[in-house]
Amino acid sequence: MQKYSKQTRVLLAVDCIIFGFDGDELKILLIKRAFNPEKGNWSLMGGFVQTDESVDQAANRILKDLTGIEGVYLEQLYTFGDPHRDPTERTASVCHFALVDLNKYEAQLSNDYHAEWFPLKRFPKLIFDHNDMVEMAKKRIRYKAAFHPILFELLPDKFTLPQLQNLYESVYNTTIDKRNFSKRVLATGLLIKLTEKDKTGSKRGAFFYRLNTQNYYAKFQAFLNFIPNPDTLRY
Amino acid sequence: MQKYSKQTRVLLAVDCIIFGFDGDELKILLIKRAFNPEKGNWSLMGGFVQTDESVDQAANRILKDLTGIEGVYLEQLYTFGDPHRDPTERTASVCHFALVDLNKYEAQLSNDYHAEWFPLKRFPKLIFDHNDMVEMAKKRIRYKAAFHPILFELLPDKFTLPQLQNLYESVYNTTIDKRNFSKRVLATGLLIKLTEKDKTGSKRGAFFYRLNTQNYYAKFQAFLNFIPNPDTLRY
DNA sequence: GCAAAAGTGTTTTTGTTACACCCATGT
DNA sequence: ACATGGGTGTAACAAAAACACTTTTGC
Repeated sequence: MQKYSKQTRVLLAVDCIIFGFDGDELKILLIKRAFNPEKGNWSLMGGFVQTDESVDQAANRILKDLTGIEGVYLEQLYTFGDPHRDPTERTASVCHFALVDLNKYEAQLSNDYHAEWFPLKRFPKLIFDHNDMVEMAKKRIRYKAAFHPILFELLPDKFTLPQLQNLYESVYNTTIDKRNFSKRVLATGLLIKLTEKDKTGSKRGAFFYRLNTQNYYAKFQAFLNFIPNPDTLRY
Repeated sequence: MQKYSKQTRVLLAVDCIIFGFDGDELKILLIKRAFNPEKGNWSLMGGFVQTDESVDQAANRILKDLTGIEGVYLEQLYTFGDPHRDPTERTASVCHFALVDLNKYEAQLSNDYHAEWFPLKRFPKLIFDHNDMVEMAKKRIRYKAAFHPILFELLPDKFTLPQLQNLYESVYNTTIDKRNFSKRVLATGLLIKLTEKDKTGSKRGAFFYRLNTQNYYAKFQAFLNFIPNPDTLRY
């Protein structure tokens, strides 16, 4: 079959913003770019979409190749298409974000992949338009997490209510009444209380919970309330 | 500067789903494709991103070139990147959706551009993955319009509350109590009541309203409630 | 004078917020 | 025994839902 003649072909890239939570603040995973231009500068995880590979597959492959991470929450965010965003050659980038349990990967990342976690509140200048991408991803997470249970993806399988509350307080840079918070999250029916306690955070210990995966998938797309006064939130 | 060698270059397209409201139901604007493959078959408005043109600019240009429509609400939806979505040659499509006042363009469209409005509930089979695009756009609109005042973009500058309610009822395929509906929308502070009445819909006539553009832009990103029981909505 | 659509208010129910004390345990 | 963080209930308030009648006017 004949081709579309006289049209510009461009490079198609995928970039991924990987979010993690260390129990205290949100972090993003960055890597030192391995090739020119901007070799050695901090960058998001990125790569080119290969022949016979979908954008989706490319995002998962790049995540795996650059960090060893796979099977995590990954969502398409936005396509950045300024003609000069990469000075080398025209490249459109389909930006994604991922949410991972940071503790699960911490060791492997710095040893095997030379990737580093940086606090979302202070991280280096990134190559090209990657800072814009992070800004957009941050807004998207805050937007989506107000109504959908995506932040659980940042926690281990077993977690405590105080841990969960810390996470929400950190993402929204606010403090939440713990009585109201536990009522709200338990009312979603997404959590199962375990008999085991986490004794690392206090003498008394806090009960572990885990996700009810049935309900989690069933209600993922519903509008659940996770934060107070969501109507005052901007994105 | 050297290029990225050994990488696949692909065509970058933009497709636009254009939504309109005829007072009774949601419609989408389709066009008969002008070139091969699939020449003569129904298609979304689409075209290739040109050299030195951003994806954003391309979306606006394509809208203008194919329909004469400009200056309307246009939002990036999703990038479709299956390697075989266009059998001719690998093409990634950055899909957008637009919301327009259908009455403003109706005549010009069929006379000058041979585009046609089809009801969202029954429209022909489209080329490539365009049906998937429409499906996703439909979900996105329902999702977004539950909390943000985007549906006003589908109405003329002057509109009545019954017209507005028809629109919401049509988008959500439901019926809404008119007393609660008017309370909800007037409580947003987005509407200004005019002295003039629309006498076409009834003998008594219904008051026209127009948007308070100040408040519209200020509150566009806030979470406003436009529909009953949004928590039961899926997207 | 009646049919057809517009407009309006109140009560009930539900959900959200504010708020303070006791508990368990390691030291 | 005390310091530290974990856990819980209730009352006040705000928001949403349910609900029915009157108004206008062209025919």
